[in-house]
Amino acid sequence: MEELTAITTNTWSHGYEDELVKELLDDESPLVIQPQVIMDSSLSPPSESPLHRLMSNLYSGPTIEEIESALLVTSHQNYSEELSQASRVAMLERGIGKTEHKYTLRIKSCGNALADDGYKWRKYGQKSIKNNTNPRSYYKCTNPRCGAKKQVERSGHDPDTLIITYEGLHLHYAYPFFLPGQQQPVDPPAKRLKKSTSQAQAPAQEAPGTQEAGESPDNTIDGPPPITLLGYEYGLPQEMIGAQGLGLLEDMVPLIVRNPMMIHTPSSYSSSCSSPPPSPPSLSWSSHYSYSPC
DNA sequence: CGGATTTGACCGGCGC
DNA sequence: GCGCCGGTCAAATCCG
Repeated sequence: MEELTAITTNTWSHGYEDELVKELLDDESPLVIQPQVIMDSSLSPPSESPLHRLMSNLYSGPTIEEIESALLVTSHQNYSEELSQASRVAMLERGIGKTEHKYTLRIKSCGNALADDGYKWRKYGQKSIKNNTNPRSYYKCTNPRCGAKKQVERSGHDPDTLIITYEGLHLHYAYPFFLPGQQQPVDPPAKRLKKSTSQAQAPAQEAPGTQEAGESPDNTIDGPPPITLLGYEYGLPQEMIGAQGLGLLEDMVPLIVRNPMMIHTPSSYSSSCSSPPPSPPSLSWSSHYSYSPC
């Protein structure tokens, strides 16, 4: 298993993306938490949500508050520079990093645990990075309509720590949930259809140094399965669960922002559907929860 | 044989 | 202007 020691986010050029990110980090959002937890969270006050407890139990890293704080720090230009600096330092010390328009995760992995985030990635490059003995691998989301990318490298200081930098959220697996009418009987998204075979194709190539580490972008199920599971667990309408893999973040976000209730109203049709994106890419706590302890 | 990965070349940004 | 560095491209290679 891995220990997610830190998650960070940072400014996106679009306000609505910030909103989305914050939503993803919202403990009320069932995005990545386990079903029963989600159920509970919907009934509990935010401050004492199960997610908070869960997080505190599982994480040694930053708290939700800290992450949200980081968001604020990085999102608002008018934020006190001094405070920003202080906060950044604090964040960095706790494993939270910042890079423009990117989200960085530091994952403590042990053994050959996997750090998959539930999405299908295609490796398109690998580079040796200065001051780091380990190469950095570059991945793109295999969904042709999705521009999400991520970089994976092993920390030079701590070989057990993987640094995964996401650039751009891709919620194409969640997209269908916003469009009740858009039913897609076929389980998987286009890419998945293609790769259904390679699905078992285990450990995708990772950077030489990082592969054993287990951060293998390809080796786990893609978005759909998680969605389906979550969907069922959440009691989502079958048709909603069936529809998968259509939209992209850029398609989704405006929708979300324009209609916040879609997310915040647990009882509402839309909300229950919007909430469970398979495994929020960049903010995928699920990658943590998914694996058994080592 | 098709798709995914590897790897060196290429390109742009940045600092000196 | 030049060199370094990081990110991307694309041909070669690998693999199921």
